[in-house]
Amino acid sequence: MITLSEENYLKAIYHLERQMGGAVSTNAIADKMETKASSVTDMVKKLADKDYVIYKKYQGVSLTNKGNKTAANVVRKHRLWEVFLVEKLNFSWDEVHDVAEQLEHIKSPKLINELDTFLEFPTHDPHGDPIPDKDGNISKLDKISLSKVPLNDLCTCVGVIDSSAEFLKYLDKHKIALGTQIKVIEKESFDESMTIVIHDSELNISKTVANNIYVKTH
Amino acid sequence: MITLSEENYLKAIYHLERQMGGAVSTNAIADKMETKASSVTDMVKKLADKDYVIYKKYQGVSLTNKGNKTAANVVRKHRLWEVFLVEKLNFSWDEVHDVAEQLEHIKSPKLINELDTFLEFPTHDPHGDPIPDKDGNISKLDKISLSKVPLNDLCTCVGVIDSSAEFLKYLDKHKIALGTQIKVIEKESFDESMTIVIHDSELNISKTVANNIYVKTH
DNA sequence: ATATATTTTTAGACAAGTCTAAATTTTATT
DNA sequence: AATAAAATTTAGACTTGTCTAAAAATATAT
Ligand SMILES: [Mn+2]
Ligand SMILES: [Mn+2]
Ligand SMILES: [Mn+2]
Ligand SMILES: [Mn+2]
Repeated sequence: MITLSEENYLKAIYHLERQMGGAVSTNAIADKMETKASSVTDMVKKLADKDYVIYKKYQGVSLTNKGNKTAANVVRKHRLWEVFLVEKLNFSWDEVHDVAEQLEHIKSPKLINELDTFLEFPTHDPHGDPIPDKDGNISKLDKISLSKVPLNDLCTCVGVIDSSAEFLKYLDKHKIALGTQIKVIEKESFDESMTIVIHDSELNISKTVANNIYVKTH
Repeated sequence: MITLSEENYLKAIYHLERQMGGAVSTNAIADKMETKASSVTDMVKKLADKDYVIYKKYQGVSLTNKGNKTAANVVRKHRLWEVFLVEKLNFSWDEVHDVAEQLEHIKSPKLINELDTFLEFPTHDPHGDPIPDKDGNISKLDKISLSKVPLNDLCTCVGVIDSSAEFLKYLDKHKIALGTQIKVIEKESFDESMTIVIHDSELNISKTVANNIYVKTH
């Protein structure tokens, strides 16, 4: 039986593998998990013993098939619960993370199947992230960062990269949500800030904000 | 912060206090938790340090106000989740226990409040057990065991004592559910089995079965 | 009241998960 | 290629929760 801690490590490795590519370093895991490198080494050995990861001393780790499937299932649960919280329990998208972090560890295949059905098989979570299917496959939407969109092309917000409560509340304040239409009308070259049009009004956003918004162009 | 294990011990003590009355013995807790008496002693000391219980060596434990409220809240969460699973996710009453056992430990006041609202403030769980309110108060229904009902009095099934999957499936098989009307028409004195009428047909049930059904008389 | 049985506690051990500090290996720099 | 810096691992310790075996306290029976 897999422990809660092992699941959290697998999930971190899963996200890092996807983000970077290639083997994941001990320090990268330690950073993401907010723990110490020595703790990571210990855990990574256990995960290797249980065939969740391939680990070679000093060379980082990568998920096995088994590890990838297990991690994807935790992510699936996390995102399905987020949808539940927002759609059914009146949570806003900046309130769901900590609760989903707990709920993702509940063990019951029937529960997650029924939840999926109850929610009518959602494909994305409230932050625009895709929900892995039962086999761990995820749909890859061709989304790009708002900072890379050409001037005057109309695009639609389809996700966020930073999903911290602070950032999400900033977006709420400026009425930027999933599905919101955005057009970039000006870019400042000295600080890479930009002026965008949303809901027929202009807004100036920083490079950081633009970097953390995913859009789809039409 | 209270741990998962501490919550489980508090819940066990809560149920035992209610069942017996007076201080709860180390062995009684060990039995209910399926653990060893020495483990109970260790944990009970921790709970006393944290003011959840009063503990005097060799004299058993009793919950403090704080302990009672904390335990009742775990029970509240357990039962609300059970309602959710049955009402919204197509679980049957014999499938909910293990999942609720996990879900009861999720920490989020907003979650449980919203769940309560979503379920339209249920007062009883799928086994007929009352759901404590936010302050830990529970409604006391005047229910009695079916084995104590006089002959030929019509009564209604309002709960079960044993809520094991085996017993619940037995009840399902014989179409006994919460709300089912029952009339006892005969009692065998030698083994205390009885003949009851449900849905216009006769059924013979053992003393054990009768003992584990709660009914309300009219 | 004394002996016996039962219950409860203590002592010492172990696994999981984490940490600090030191040692080792790898990588980068001169 | 030698040295310095950074990353990683090891060694040893600590906490939580559990266990077994032995000791102590309480309850029961003669
Ligand atoms: Mn988690
Ligand atoms: Mn999300
Ligand atoms: Mn539990
Ligand atoms: Mn129940």
